[in-house]
Formats: sequence, C-alpha cells, structure tokens
Amino acid sequence: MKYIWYNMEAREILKEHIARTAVLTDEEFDRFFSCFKPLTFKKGQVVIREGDKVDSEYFVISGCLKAFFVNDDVKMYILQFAMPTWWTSDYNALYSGARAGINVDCITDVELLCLSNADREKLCKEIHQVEHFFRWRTNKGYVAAQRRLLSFMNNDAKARYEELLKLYPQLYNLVPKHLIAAYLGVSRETLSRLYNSH
Amino acid sequence: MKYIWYNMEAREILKEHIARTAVLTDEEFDRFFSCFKPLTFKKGQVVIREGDKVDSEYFVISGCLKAFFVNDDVKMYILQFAMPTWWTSDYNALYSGARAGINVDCITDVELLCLSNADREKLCKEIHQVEHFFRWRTNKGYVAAQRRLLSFMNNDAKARYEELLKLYPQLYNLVPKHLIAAYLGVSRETLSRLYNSH
DNA sequence: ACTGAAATGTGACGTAGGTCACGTAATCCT
DNA sequence: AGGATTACGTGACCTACGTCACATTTCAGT
Repeated sequence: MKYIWYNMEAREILKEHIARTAVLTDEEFDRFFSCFKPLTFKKGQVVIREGDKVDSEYFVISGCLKAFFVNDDVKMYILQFAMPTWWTSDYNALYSGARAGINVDCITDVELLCLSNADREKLCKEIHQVEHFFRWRTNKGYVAAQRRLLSFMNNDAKARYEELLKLYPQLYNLVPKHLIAAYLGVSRETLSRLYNSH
Repeated sequence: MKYIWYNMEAREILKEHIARTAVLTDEEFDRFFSCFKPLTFKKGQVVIREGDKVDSEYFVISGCLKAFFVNDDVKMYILQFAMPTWWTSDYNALYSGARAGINVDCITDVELLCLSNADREKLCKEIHQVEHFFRWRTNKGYVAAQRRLLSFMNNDAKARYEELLKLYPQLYNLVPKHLIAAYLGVSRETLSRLYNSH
C-alpha cells in the first residue's frame, strides 16, 4: 500500500536539512534529490520487517515511526523514534548486507524520502560534500547513542522517563505509553506507576 | 609524562587499518600520516580528564584504555575499552567543542597516534578518501553502539558478561574484573557471583 | 452508534541485582 | 622484604522493577 507522492515541501525540507552541514550547489542538490523516492505509509504499516533484505534508508518528512526489536519472549524494545528530519533504517543490515534484525513501522501516517544504499554510495563518491554530510550525520548519531547508553547505565526508569520528555515533549501525546515504556526499557506497568503520583 | 616515540610498525598498522576501508595513494598516505603525533602513556595515566578541552582523537597502536564516566555517587561506567586499531576520545566533546564529560585513561602501558580535530577536518577536505574512511569508521561505531544498547535492554547481567567474553576474550585476563563489571553496568559483587557458579 | 480491540490503571507477589560489611588474596612501591 | 594499596569473594539484607491478573477507559472499523 505504498504509493508515490510529491510535494514541493519535501524538497525544501531536505534541502534545508542538508544545508546545516554541507554546502551543495543547486545542480548538486538537484542530482542529490533526484535519487530520493517519495513514499507514504498509513499508521501501522511496516516499512522494514525482520528478515527482509534492506537496501534503503529513509528520511522522515512528516509523521512518526519506530525502529524496534522483538525478542523470543515477544517483548519489544524500541531503538529509535523517528521524527521529521530524522533518518531511519536497520543500519546494521543496510551496511552489512545482512537480513533485517529489527522492524520499522509507522506510529502515525508518514511521508518518507527513500534513498538506496547504492545511490548513497554513488552520491558520496560523486559529490564530496555529500560524503561530508553523511559523515556528520552518523557522527551525531553515534554521540547520541553513547549518551543514551550512559543514561541507561546511570539513571533509573523515572530519570530516563523525565529525560525523554524533556528532550522530546511532542512524544507525550503522540505515541502510546506502552511504546514509551518499550523505549525506556521498563514494563508498561512500571511506567504507569511512575507518573501516577509517587 | 607523555613523550614522543616513533616506530615503523605504527605507520604500517595505521596504513593497514585505513586500507580496509579507503584507497589512498602513497603520497596521500604520507600526508595523512604526517598529521598524527605519536604518544606513549604508562599504565594508569590519564589521556582525557573530565573538564578538559578536547581537541584530538587517538588511534591505539598497543595497550588498552578505558573511556568512562563517573557519576555524583562516584560510580564508574565504562563506555568503551579501546584496544589496538581502535579509536578513542570523548567524541561528544570533540565534535561539539564542549568540555570533556568523560575520562579516558590507560589500563596498561599504551602507544597512541594522536590526530587533532582540526587536522582531521583538513584531511577530510583535502582527500576525499579520508572523508570516506571516517564516515565508515563512525558508521560501524554507530551500529556497535546500537547493538550494545539492545543488549542492555534485552539481556541480563550474565548474558551480557558471556557476550562480552565471547566478543573480546583477551579482556578476561587483561583488565580487572571490577572494570568488566563497570562496562557491563553491574556491581562487582554481582559479577563475582555470576561466574563463581550459580 | 455499536462492538471488539487496544491502551491504561492498579493490586499482590516474585526476583535480579544493589548495598553494606567484612574477610582473604594478589600487586605495587620504596 | 614488608607495608600498603588494590583486587576479589561471600553472606545478609534491601529495593526497583518485572510478572500476572483483572478492571476500566479509549479508540478504530463497520
């Protein structure tokens, strides 16, 4: 049920996003943008399913997705909520060629720009500033992942909950609480008890 | 007590490491290598101290370091053990210009190659393949960080301990157990109980 | 609007792992 | 070599959080 869409806004959103870290001429940006395929999904639809071949990553124009792992006991752990101007995929699979080990699906209706692994590498080779952009995008992601790891080791569930809401207040009434719990790594019951008094 | 050293091996170790992800001409590698400053540290010496200005990252030639955070209760959490051919620094501070929020010190005697932030950026600009190399270095780091995060959420202390030893068996008799515990995010007492049966 | 399915709240109870306390063994330093 | 520091083991107890069970509320699809 994916279908193609187009709006001028998406182009501008991506252009503005890139401009924060790299300098592209208009021709370079045209070439860059031409590699992205616009997609929409409805709430609940799956973008990447565990076991899939993964050959693309996704830039979020609108809506909210989750990248999550489900273990043998059917417990879900959310690695990332993907919001507008964020990138998402199963990067382990995408970079290594392995099958997807996680799932990505849509918490709300979503508009995405899809970039294939092959096109990204081609663009990085052709346009030095594109490689620069992707280097810094991952640099920031790496730092964020380290920070989250530290928060996991150092803080209890309540502190992590407050930290998350301070960082992303939009999440509070956008995603159901049991997904917040799955992101924080606590049971939904414990999370419920955390914010209802004590 | 840092002092300058030099050995031909370091150059070859770095060269071989780079060659795994990027293709440099001999001249390009000469230029690249000329930006690295060799340093040695004795066991226990501090490379980065919390609060320091951080302007370099470090490539490990020999020995083992730890990158760690100490919280208000003086509990230590180890973000990374740095082994030969790994890179280490406080990347949050290095990339953002902030003061160091973590410490890096030496578990054994150590030989490092030091690369300044400014030189890295200059090299990335001059030599496209260097930017390529650093993009992929961080890509891999990002994937590893995500994997560790997931392991934290999904596995208990024992499973994480076994995972660590399977991945890096050298650590077992290289670093003291309480540091392993600080990496796993458990108390040294709990870790001790884990491997002495039950 | 009706109905089944999610999402949420809350009690009772279990458990992994933390903390404190104290001991022994291994290293380091001069 | 001897004393001090650091590493490690183990028992007793505590606590944050998980699990299960069930009630209630909200939401989505026809």
